[in-house]
Amino acid sequence: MCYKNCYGHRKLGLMTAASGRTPVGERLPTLEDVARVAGVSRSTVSRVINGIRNVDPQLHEVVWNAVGETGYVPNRLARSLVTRRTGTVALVVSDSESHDDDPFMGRFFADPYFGRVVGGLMSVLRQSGVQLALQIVGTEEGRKRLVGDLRHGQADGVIVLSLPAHDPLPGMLTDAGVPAVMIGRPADPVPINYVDLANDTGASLAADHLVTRGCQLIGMISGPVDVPASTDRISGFRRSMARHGYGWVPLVSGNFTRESGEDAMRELLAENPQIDGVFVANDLMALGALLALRDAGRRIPDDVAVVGFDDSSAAVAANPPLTTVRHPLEDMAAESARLLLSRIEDASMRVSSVIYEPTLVIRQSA
Amino acid sequence: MCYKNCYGHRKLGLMTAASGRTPVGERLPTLEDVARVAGVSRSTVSRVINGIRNVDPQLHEVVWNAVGETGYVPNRLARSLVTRRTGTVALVVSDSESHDDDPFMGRFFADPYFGRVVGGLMSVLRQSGVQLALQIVGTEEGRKRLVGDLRHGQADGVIVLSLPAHDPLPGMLTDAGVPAVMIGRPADPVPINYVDLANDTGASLAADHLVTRGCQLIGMISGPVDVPASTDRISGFRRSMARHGYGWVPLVSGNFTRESGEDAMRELLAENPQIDGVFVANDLMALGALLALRDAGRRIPDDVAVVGFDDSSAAVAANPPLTTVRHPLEDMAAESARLLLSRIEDASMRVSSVIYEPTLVIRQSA
DNA sequence: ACGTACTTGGAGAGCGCTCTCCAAATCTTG
DNA sequence: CAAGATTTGGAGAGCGCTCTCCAAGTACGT
Repeated sequence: MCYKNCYGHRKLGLMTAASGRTPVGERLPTLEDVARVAGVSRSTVSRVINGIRNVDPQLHEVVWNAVGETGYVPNRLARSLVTRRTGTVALVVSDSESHDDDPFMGRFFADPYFGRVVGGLMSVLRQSGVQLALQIVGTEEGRKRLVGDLRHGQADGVIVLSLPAHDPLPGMLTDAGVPAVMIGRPADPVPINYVDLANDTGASLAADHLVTRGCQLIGMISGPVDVPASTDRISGFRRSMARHGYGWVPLVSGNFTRESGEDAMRELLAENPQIDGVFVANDLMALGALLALRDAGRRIPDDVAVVGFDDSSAAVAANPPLTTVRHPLEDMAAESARLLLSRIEDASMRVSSVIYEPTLVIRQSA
Repeated sequence: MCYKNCYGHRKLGLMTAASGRTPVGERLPTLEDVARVAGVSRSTVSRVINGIRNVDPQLHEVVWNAVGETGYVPNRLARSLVTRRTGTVALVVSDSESHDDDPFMGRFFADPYFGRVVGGLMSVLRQSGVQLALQIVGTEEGRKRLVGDLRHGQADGVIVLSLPAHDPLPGMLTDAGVPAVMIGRPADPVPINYVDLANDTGASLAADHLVTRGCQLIGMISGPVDVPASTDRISGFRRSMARHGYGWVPLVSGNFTRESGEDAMRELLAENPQIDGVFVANDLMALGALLALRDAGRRIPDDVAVVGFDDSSAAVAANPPLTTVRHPLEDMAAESARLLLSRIEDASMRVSSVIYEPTLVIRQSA
């Protein structure tokens, strides 16, 4: 830690005395001020600002001039208090897995998954001038406060991401009547909007490819066994393999990190030395698997073929580039945002879901 | 696009009639309601809720019971309106480079840089119960609105990230007196708090290592030539190389993406076939460089040694693992958050900066 | 000319909360 | 036990905005 003694350690010529939020005595102009300058009433100014007709074009102009003159900016907080609209959508991520020094969250945010989702979300939200507020909930207490705030209109709606197995949050949100969209289906049946990938189909694609390639002993490295996205990939893979006559598939599960993929691959290799094909449930773990395989002296794809999942940027950068199942996460996130926005607009919309179809991207690892 | 016809395509048994934000007629309990139930005045309830002394312990209990009974949750919006505190910090990123279909932002969010920063920020903010609101500004108009909202207390402070060369935003923020901290120093001298890495020192480390290794012709792949983080790395590298007797360093610049690194490496290779060492200004570009070098049949590090920058997760996953300059981005982001929080607490704090020292992480690429 | 219908601007009541006053109640102390 | 010092609770004035009402003004038909 160096900060203690470096504060102010690089001096800047222009430094001025520290000033508070608002220089003393300098109050920001309010509607009232604009009204006074324009010589009309507060209501009229409000009408003009919000573009409501029924205002004499002349006054219209007078008001806008007054706005320019005073440098008036509407106070969103005050406005939200009465309109019950904040122009904010909350992105909720859960961290029940996290422990003291915050290891889980660090991992989560650094994962390309998070960035892709945020990117997709923002591509839609920014066009509507909606901002995204990041919320992390872990405890029961946290969930309660979140839902309470949400009911009060702290945010107009919420995108829910990456929940642990049987999180009560989706249910709480629907009960509270808060517009919400989940990315990835809820683990328990709950009447909530969601956008998901046909994970099972994706896994099938991988299975088909590996089998067609002529692999004889095919294993799988899965994610945690209690989250839907992961279980769907497992069941989809198993089902497809079974159809191809592979009644049994060696499986080791990791936690979606590169390290866990490496460990899992070693384990798989130790137990099944003959293995010549492996489906890894995400690219990050596949990267780890590649490392472990190389360590073990296996050539890819000649000795062992590897298929990943996600088609994240890691897939292209891998050596060899990963054959992987494309997960159109940005599109899905964008779609969730659109869905949420329309749900906010029209509260009577019925619960809906959107399922995206994955595709196989063939590169060199299989 | 499949969503048009898949809405509601998976039916859920429990679907209920869509309900608005608040079921009709069901108003959320307010302070007033709690006061009525407790048989005291609104002020007293407010005092109890906010833990102000001067309240009879008996009443204290009565009030809390009433809170429990009514299920009261304070309305943050209303509270913020009067306290001028929102419990929100804005994370501002700029996208002036972005064009129509949003390519820049997509890149930016998917970059591990963004995730690491968010992770570091949240690790501190969540402990104070502060939420992070993502804001993208591009246009002059956008900047004005942002600063306006900020002055109104839309957020208590702002973390500024990744600005293009001569963005006027830092100046606008200081002028407005909004508590702000930049991650990475401002391009123009502005009295604003910031947390930065000694980029020049980092580049020196890379230069020393490459020289010590015995490389004869050493090139550099830099980032855009107009952002401070990038120029500092260039000048630091050049300076150090000069001291070692290398008066001239072939340089090609990219834009911090893997693709651009690949292109830059090809260019460098074409112009300097003898090249046997290269410093790449970030790991993502280094990944691309590795690809290009492998394509050209060069062995790493035997034929060409490569040093990256950032020590992002990509560095470990690369083949061979990258020797790179460690950029403690999470720590820096966490520190910015702390700095901002204390600045918010104490408006009279003087402008300060914190510079972190990078270290060299030696792996196998050099 | 008058009455009716429509347009337009203003007054004012909140949204839910905090916080400053002030009065009442309680406690000191000579 | 009176007079002052101290606690404690309530009334009420906002924070800055929206939006419903209502009155005044304008246009039209008979």
